[in-house]
Amino acid sequence: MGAEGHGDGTVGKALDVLDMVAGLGRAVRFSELLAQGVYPKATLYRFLQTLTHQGMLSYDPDRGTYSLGVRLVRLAHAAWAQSSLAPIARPYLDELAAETGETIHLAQMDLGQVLYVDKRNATRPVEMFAQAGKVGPAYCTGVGKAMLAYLPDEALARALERQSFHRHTPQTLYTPEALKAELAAIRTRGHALDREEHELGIICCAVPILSRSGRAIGALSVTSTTANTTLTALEAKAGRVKDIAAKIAAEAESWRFPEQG
Amino acid sequence: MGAEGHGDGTVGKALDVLDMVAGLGRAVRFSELLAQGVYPKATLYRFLQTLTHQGMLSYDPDRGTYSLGVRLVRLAHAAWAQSSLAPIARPYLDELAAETGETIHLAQMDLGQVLYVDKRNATRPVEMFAQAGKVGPAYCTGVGKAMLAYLPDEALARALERQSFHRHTPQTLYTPEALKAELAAIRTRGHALDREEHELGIICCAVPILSRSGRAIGALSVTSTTANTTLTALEAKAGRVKDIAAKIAAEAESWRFPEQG
DNA sequence: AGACTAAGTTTCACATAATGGAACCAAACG
DNA sequence: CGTTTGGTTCCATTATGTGAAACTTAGTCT
Repeated sequence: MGAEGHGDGTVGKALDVLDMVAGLGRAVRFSELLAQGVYPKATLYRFLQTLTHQGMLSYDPDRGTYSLGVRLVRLAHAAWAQSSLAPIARPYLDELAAETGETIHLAQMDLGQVLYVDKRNATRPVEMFAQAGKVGPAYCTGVGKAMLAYLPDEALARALERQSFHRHTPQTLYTPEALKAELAAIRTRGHALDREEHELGIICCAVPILSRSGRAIGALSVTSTTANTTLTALEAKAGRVKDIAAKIAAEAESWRFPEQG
Repeated sequence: MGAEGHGDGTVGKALDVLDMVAGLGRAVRFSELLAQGVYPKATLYRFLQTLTHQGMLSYDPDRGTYSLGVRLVRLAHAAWAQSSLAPIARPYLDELAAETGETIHLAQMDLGQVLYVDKRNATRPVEMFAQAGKVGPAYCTGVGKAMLAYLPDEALARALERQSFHRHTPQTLYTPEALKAELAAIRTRGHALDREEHELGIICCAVPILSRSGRAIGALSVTSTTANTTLTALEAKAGRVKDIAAKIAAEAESWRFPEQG
């Protein structure tokens, strides 16, 4: 994770500072940020002032540390409420969770990455990577592959370039070629499988949520562990998941321009 | 909710545009934003370009609309994970939720407003205002009052100025004086009650999470409805809630500077 | 077709706002 | 009581942002 957005103007730089704070993952001192050597003292200082004043950062005067601010959380809440899929899908996720008793994920794709938009925990919850609001890789997750498989050609090309292809587990498909073959298989099958490709012991069956024009606007998955079930058993639920994905798609489609309150 | 951050430089203005998009609460066209008359065409255009390029907005070329982007969500997720209380409190919220079967809220205070940081639904869930990530008023919610009551004097003064004092229900305390009296009562009692002051039928018992120095760093509440229980019954749980709040406080306190991964 | 309109994009002379080296201040240290 | 470390302010220089206006589509009407 090297040099960031650095490029367009003042705003880009300011956002870069936000990322630095986020990246350190805890309240940070001025000097720690300065030590990154990205911006000169005065410049960095001014950014921190502005961002704090704007509520994007919050400053703890007792400790002299900066952390991410609430305005960010408020904005993200709005983002969630507005990412058409999430509110529509909510009742369907509940339904699917109740029916299967497994972990359910709803994800969307952005810039070649997977964003987990909503989640239901299994009746017996399992610790795993995905959380609502978290961003993850596309090439080695069920939801990611399901969406990649239905991306238009040039969008797919761009997305593939952005994959880091780290070999998380022995099962990870870590070359563009292997992945492309898999995507073709997914298209004929209609659903994607994750055979412990991201985390050992975690398997899933994912289905794309397709717009009328055939673009993937999201994906839905049922996830479990090798300790609890088998891939074949999970795959048996694919039909049901597809039905629900279709319902969500239909509702999303008919929802183009909701009136404002 | 009037004119925003408008004031510090380019960054402030750009963030203002983000708020405009968030405020409309759906994917918006360029012209809609332009119609707000805040920025001239070319200026607005440039901001949208920059923000999109930075991943704070995402642009749908098919419809020509902008909506909030993933980078925002990623940042907000980091904000949540880093706002020390949330991750620490998680297991305790689970515990309290299982024990009481009622709705549990964890909130923090910011700029006189309450931010719901985490939540557990009641075994029989009830629709209500609060959601994790949502911001609400302080003067008429249990968690809000619990935190106000333990604010240092000048911080309280600043917070009070920021209250809108809308009379949501007949029980709402809608004057600073009434509220101050209530805060004194809360301090002697050690917990706050919400007697349907924000939403009719919704009652709650809230407890502040206090730092060693006595500042409120958050609040914890058990919420229910008049249909399900009485205020007295809820209040009976106050002791238990206080214990858990104390545990969270202790853990937060000992957690000052976690090493980075 | 061709004239008209609305929505979005690009240009460019101009002024404002960002820049960062250096000076300054305040604690903490020895 | 000099010195270092961490943070804040100044200010001349110049890069950056600004926004009216010109331009380009893409629709719509006759």
